[in-house]
Amino acid sequence: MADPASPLDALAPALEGRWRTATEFVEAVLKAAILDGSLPGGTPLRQEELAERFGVSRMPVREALRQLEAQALVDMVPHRGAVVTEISAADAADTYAIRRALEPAALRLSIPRLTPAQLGAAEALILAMDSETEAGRMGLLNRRFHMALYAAAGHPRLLALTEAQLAAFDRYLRFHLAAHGREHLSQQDHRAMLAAARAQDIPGAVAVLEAHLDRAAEAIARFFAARGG
Amino acid sequence: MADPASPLDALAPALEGRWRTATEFVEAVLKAAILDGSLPGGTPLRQEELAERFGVSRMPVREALRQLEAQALVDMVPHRGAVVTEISAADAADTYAIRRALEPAALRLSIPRLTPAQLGAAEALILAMDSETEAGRMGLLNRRFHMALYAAAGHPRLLALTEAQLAAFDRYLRFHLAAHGREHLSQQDHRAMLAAARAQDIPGAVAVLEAHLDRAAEAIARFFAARGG
DNA sequence: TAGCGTAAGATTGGATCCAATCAACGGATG
DNA sequence: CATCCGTTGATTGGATCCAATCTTACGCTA
Repeated sequence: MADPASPLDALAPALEGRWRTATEFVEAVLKAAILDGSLPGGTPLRQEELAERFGVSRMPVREALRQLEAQALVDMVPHRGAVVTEISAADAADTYAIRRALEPAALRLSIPRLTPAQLGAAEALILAMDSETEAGRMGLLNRRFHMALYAAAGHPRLLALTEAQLAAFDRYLRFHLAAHGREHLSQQDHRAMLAAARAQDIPGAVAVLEAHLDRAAEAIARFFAARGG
Repeated sequence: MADPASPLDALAPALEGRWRTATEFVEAVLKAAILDGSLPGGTPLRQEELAERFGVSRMPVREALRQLEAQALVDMVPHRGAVVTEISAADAADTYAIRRALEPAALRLSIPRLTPAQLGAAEALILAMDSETEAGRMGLLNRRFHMALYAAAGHPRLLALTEAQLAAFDRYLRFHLAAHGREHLSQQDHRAMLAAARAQDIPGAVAVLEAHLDRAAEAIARFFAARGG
């Protein structure tokens, strides 16, 4: 409570889930805070401060930071500590390149095996996004919609990687939503992808997805160009 | 020293490098042992046993295990411990699907920016592979050759992911080399990829790479089919 | 005899303490 | 006045200890 406006004040563990270990708890809260922008890039993460704030010792904090480092959400330097990874035009392009490689592959594998129930779940997520206004939850719904389309791909490692990259992109999606309206989230693309998946039209769905990703990447690039970053 | 033939006996930290922290040391040795097959899938990794063997306390071991879990090399279950990830036909196909998505993307980005020095380094690695006989070093050279071709891609996150997947594939490459001779490592493909890269022939290089990966995946699939796995 | 509940041991998760390293500051020296 | 160097405080890495949880084995009961 010393410094009045620490970014860590935003750490409100209002997440209702239950965790099996303190490490999982710390990791989940920190991850959510980084992805939704509460903890901006460059924020130093002192172990003792986090431990006090979470009501645990430094050890679960250390392990959580290691996990986040592996997800490229924090940078750790030995004996110097952890810092929230900076976002930049270059990093956005990097994340985009990975998504652009992984998601079409996942979609191709998934479409032939998607069940009506899974397609219905995807449609429900589109409808939920229509009436969602808050940026953080919008990112979550967007993530879940994409993953719903890939859910039948099998290949759990591929899906886990895809989900991680999708989550990383949320940090940019937030800017995207702030700059333009949430219209630009391209609900049309989402509906088109769903329709193509329903029709078992793999090339069509992949084409929409790639265009969807390209547009998102361009929007982020324009944002950084206008911002001088 | 109790049980005579523990798989952990293979942990010979003969790696000459220097590490800044004990955690890095433990992680590097364990990772090498898992990738080269010294620690087969399913091997339980007891923290205390590893700590004693490395001459450190349990804490660096715990952090190293977390890092390896993030790389999908060990599975951790709360209060139950860590186990070396099992290999299987399904997991091989999973890793292959990721490589098949990431590597063509990396190659496409890299070729236009490859320098003569980088191309020369790749060629040197091909020659080194011609005269290498030991399986472990062969895997390392193969990894370094592929990464040499992608080195100019920029996008450090994409490259890091690609390298991690390439390393994961080494666990299968080992079987591959044992079953067939090392001829089947397709040095022809390597030379063709290098030639195409030199000629700035992106579609040609990507086509060779994709066929190269497809053949490797088929070989692994055949191996597992013959083995009943 | 099969099944369930309980108790003991083993193993991991978490807390606390100590050591090593880094950054900042201040004084001496050219 | 700038630079180098030693000292001090802050912070992380590592070791040790305690608590929580899981597994296994044993005994009781139906």
